[in-house]
Amino acid sequence: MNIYDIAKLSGVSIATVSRVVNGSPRVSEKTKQKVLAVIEESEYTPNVFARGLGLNSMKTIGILCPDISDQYMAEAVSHLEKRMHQYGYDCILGCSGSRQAAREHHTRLLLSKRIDALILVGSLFAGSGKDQEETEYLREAAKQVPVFLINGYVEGENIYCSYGDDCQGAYDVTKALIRRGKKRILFLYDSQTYSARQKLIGYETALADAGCPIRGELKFYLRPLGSGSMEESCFVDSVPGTMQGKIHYTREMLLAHRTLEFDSVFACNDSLAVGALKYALAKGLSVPEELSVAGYNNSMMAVCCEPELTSVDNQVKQLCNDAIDRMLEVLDGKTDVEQDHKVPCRIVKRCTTDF
Amino acid sequence: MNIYDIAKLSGVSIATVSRVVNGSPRVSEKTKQKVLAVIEESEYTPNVFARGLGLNSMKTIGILCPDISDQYMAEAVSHLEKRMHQYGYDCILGCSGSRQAAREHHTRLLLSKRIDALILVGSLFAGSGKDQEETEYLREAAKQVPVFLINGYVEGENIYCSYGDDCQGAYDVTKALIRRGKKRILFLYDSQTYSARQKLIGYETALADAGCPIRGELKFYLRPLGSGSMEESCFVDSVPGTMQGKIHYTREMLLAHRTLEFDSVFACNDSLAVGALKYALAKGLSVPEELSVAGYNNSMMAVCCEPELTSVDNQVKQLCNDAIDRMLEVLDGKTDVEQDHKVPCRIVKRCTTDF
DNA sequence: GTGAAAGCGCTAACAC
DNA sequence: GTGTTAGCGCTTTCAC
Repeated sequence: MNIYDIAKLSGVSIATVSRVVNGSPRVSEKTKQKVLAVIEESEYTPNVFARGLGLNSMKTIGILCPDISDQYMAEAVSHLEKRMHQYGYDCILGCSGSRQAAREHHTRLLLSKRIDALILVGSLFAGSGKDQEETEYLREAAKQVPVFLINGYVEGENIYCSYGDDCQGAYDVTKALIRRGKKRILFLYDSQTYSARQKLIGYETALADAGCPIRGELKFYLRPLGSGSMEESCFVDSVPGTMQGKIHYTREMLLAHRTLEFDSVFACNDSLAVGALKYALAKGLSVPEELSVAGYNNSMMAVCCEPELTSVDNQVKQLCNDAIDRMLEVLDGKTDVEQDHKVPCRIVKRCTTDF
Repeated sequence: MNIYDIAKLSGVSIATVSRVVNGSPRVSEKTKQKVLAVIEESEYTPNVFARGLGLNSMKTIGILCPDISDQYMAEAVSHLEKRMHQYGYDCILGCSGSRQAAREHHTRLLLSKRIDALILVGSLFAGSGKDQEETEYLREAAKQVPVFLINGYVEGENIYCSYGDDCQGAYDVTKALIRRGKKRILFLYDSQTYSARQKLIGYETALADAGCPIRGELKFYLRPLGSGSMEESCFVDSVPGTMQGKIHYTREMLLAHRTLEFDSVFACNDSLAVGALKYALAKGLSVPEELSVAGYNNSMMAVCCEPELTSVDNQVKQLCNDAIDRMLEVLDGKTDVEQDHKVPCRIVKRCTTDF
């Protein structure tokens, strides 16, 4: 069943059928009804490939993330898909893992599918910050379609960024811990993404502002599980139980560093924070009295654990909305769309801290 | 840059370029190299729409799930995407929510994108079991493309199912609880999916086999949060903190039923189980002595909570692999591909039970 | 081994 | 308001 069949059956030309299908006003009500009836009864569906060929667009956007099984990204993608669907767009999903080469490869592949825009979820896409070169592929991609970053910042034409103010979030938490008399705040992280760097800056600034020393040994980097190379900077290759493993791994690593002293933990994500909680349990430390813990992302984990976890919510949903709003403008041909968009974080206080 | 440009630049016809691009053997090594060089240097990418139009396929598969922000489905989708990508397929993701109408709508839309196959993740797609009518749209869809169900069972031509043996999983857990002297095992569920029904059957069978009475009041249905209608049979519309809310909601509902007596809980998913754990904490019940708890899905939540949760792992990854293996066969034109595939579950014992 | 040409099914510019 | 027709960029027969 193609447009010719419908035209024949309705006794009109293909142009008229096309007009009806696309809701053009230049069709008489009568012919419209007739054509619609034929379409209905013959269950005709326009061929999207042919349409795509003509319009050079299939109304699809590409969504790329390192790992959809990560709670944070899943939530973002969930939200993005739902809203894009409302606007009649379909989403091609790519999970690129954490390696630079794979990111570039996936990006190229998505572009070759002639997507109308590209959304990148996760701070990882903004590079490790060591090298401008790392994000060159994004500027390259942006020459073809508008690129939107969720929770990351990259400068470039046709690149639009939405990110939480993780620096401020980390600052506020650290400040609060200091105010409650904490002297040795452990900064716990497992990746060197844009977001992690912002958190570190916030942490260090808060210490400096309070006149506290910044101690190198309190910046505790947990090499991701199962990662041989530096490239592998996240827990993304879903080895069975990886996420589960991460929690216990964190506990074990903290236990292993017997000489390391700290009275509180600021963790860059909730699984690290839960790991710290498990550590406290193993050591018999009371939380929050002997060990205060704060996490990041305000995920489900924050309420699963016991005591429940204070966590910074970086408002993914709003980041997604901001990105989409601007995307619609860009796709609509608007110029002067704001490229850079920062959203304040929100600290969700629970029982693992006493501030 | 299109195939004509490349042809001109290489001094050959478009047919030859096409052959080179598609790796046809009927090209001399010399011309091949020449064309390849031109393609490389001009950064030519074949237009997928035109190709799709000719071949009536763009090598994409549709993946539909009720909610990608659900850990279980996210893991499935993650795995599906990774493997399909290896085989050169792209994935269009749809999140349909839990309403029947939305499921049908999303399915139709995906089909209209001329996907090569459709994968449905989640037991919800197998219907509530009340009505054959509910799954009619799947049989309809299967007339166009092969349909694959992950964790659900629907009969029909061109429909292929992979599902865990949730009946056996529930049976085993219940049996183990009985063996440890538990007399009143609460069956906690929040949806009436295929999977939930299987679990209920397993639960009841185990009781019957042990000569224990099946008590209606111990089958505890938790109406999903924010759901007005029966249609809304899952926690899928991501209201802020829905998943988080589910845990506390479970605790509150259990606390509210003051007269209900039970010494153990078998929960149909981990968040319900964690809710039961929170209930035990609120009541001052020791786990597992005074209250044994077992969950389902062996998610990250199972190790976040304290004590850590015994949970049934229904092996999503294997379900996905089985589905993909068969999909590749079907797409390859093979006939007599096994339609029905059941995978045994695995009980992961942790601290919330003493068996 | 290579080229010419006929589709694939649609959109849109142009004529009436 | 409706029809005619020229692309869109590719694959694939069919000649040579």
